[in-house]
Amino acid sequence: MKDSVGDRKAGLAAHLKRSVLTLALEPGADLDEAQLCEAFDVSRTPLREVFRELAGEGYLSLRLNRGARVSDLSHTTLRDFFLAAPMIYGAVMRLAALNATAQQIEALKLAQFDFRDALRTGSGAHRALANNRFHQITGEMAGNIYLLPSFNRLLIDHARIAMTFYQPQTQQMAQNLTEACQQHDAIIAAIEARDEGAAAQLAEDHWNLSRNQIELFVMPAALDMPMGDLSRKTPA
Amino acid sequence: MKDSVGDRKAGLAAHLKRSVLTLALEPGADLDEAQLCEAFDVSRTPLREVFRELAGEGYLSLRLNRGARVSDLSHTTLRDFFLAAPMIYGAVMRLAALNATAQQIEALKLAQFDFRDALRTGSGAHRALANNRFHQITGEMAGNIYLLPSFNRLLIDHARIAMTFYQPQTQQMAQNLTEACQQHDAIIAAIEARDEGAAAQLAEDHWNLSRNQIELFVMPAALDMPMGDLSRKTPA
DNA sequence: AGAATACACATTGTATACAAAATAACGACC
DNA sequence: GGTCGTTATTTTGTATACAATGTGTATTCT
Repeated sequence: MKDSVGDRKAGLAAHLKRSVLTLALEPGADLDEAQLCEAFDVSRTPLREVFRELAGEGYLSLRLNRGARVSDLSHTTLRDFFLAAPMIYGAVMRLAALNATAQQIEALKLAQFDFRDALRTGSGAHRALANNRFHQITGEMAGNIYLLPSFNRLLIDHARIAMTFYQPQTQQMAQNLTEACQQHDAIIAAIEARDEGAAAQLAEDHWNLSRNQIELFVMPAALDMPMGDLSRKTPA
Repeated sequence: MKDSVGDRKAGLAAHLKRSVLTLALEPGADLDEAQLCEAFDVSRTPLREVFRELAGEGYLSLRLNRGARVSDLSHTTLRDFFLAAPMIYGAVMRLAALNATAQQIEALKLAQFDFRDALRTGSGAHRALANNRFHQITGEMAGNIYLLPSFNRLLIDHARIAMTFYQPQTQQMAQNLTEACQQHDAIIAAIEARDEGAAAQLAEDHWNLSRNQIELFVMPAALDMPMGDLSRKTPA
C-alpha cells in the first residue's frame, strides 16, 4: 500500500524537525527545494507549505526571494534563552502536575524509558531527541495554548544547545546525565502525585543542572578569548 | 504604479489580522478561499501561504481537507489565558524597560497618542487595535524571541476578549478605560526611566484592571444562566 | 588589471489545471 | 415518512507551467 502524499508530507516535516533538532542540519543552513522535492516525492507546493509551517514553529526562517534556512542559534538568542527558559519551564511543569491525564503519564513513562535507553546505547542525537520528546509531553500535559508556542521554541533550541555542548567526555558530564535521568523519574513521580510544588521545584533543579552543564562549555571559551581576537572574522 | 502581488499579499494578511482582532471575523468563522482570492486579486497559492502563516501566529486554525477558520475562543482557552497572561505580561514589561531603544520609545508614544484618540472618538474596534499596537510594541522592546510567540498569541485573544466585554456602557467602565490610558502613560515613563521594577508592577496593575473589567461581565453572565438554558443550541 | 555592465543561469514566487476529498442533493428502499 | 446509499457539486490539496527575482560569469571599457 503506497503511502499518500499527506503521509509523505508528514514524513518530510518530521525529517526536517529531527534534522534541525539533532544539528544534522546546522543553524543557518540553506534548504534546497528541488532536492527535498526529489527526496520525498512531493511537489514544491506542499513542500513550501511545510516550510511555512516549520517556520511558524521556529525550526526554520524564510527570507523573501531567498528561500528557507534553518533558524539561527546566535549569541543574542542564547541570552534570550537563558532568560526565558526557567520561567516557562517552571510554569509548564506546574501545570503538567495539575492537568496530566493517565494516558499522558503513560506516554511520559514510555518516553523516559527511551531516554534511559539512549543514555546507555544511543548517540547524542538519540539522547537529544528522547529528551526533547520527554519535555514535549510535559508541554502537552500542561496543555496551555498560550504557553506552548514559547515552550516548544525553547525545546527546539534546548535540544540544539544540548547537541552542541553535551558530548559527555568527562566523568562529571556523564554523571550529570545520570542525574538528569533521575530527575526525569522524580518529575514523573511528582506529576503522578499531582504535586504542583514539587514539579515546579524539579523544573528549577532540572534547568539548573542543564544550565551548569552548558556553562561548563560556554564560560571557558569566553575566558580564553583574548581581546585581540575580537577583530577576527567569524568563520563562514 | 500598480502594487505588486507581494503588497497585495501583505494587505490580505493585514486585513485578516485586523478582522480577527476586531471580531469582524468571529471566532470559528469559516474563510472562503475563492472569495478572498477575488477580493484581494491573488491566486490560491499565495492566499493559502498567508493562511498557514496566520495559523502559525494563532489567528487562524487549519483543518485538513476542511479549510481555514478563525481560531476559537472557547471556555478552556479563556481559562488558559487568565493563567498565562500575568506571567508573560510581567516578564515582557520588565524586559521592555531594560532593552527599549529610543526609536521604540518614540513608536510607543505615538501608539499611545492613537490610543488616546481612540478613547475619545473611536469605535471599539479602533480602541482594541490601538491598544493591541501599544502592547505589540512593548513586545518588540522586550525583544526576546522565546517570549514573543506566546505574548503575541495572548495579545490576539486579549484584543478579542476586550472587543467582547469592553463596550463601556456604565460609568465604571468608562472610568476604567481612562485609568488604563493613564497606566499606559506610566508604563512609558517607567520604560523611559529604565525602571525594571516599576514596569513589572505596572504590568501587574494593568493586567488586574483588565481582568476585573472582564470579570464584571463574565461573572454575572455565568450566574444568570439557568441550568435549563444549557440545552439551548448555540447560534450559527 | 580592475570595475562596471550586460547577459545567462538558477532559484523563488505565482497562476492555473488537475486530482482527491468532503458536502449536498437525489432517489431507492424499508 | 424516514433512513440509508448513491451520485452530483463544491471545496480542498497537489502538480506543473510560467513569471520574476537573485546570482554568477563573461565581456567591455577605462
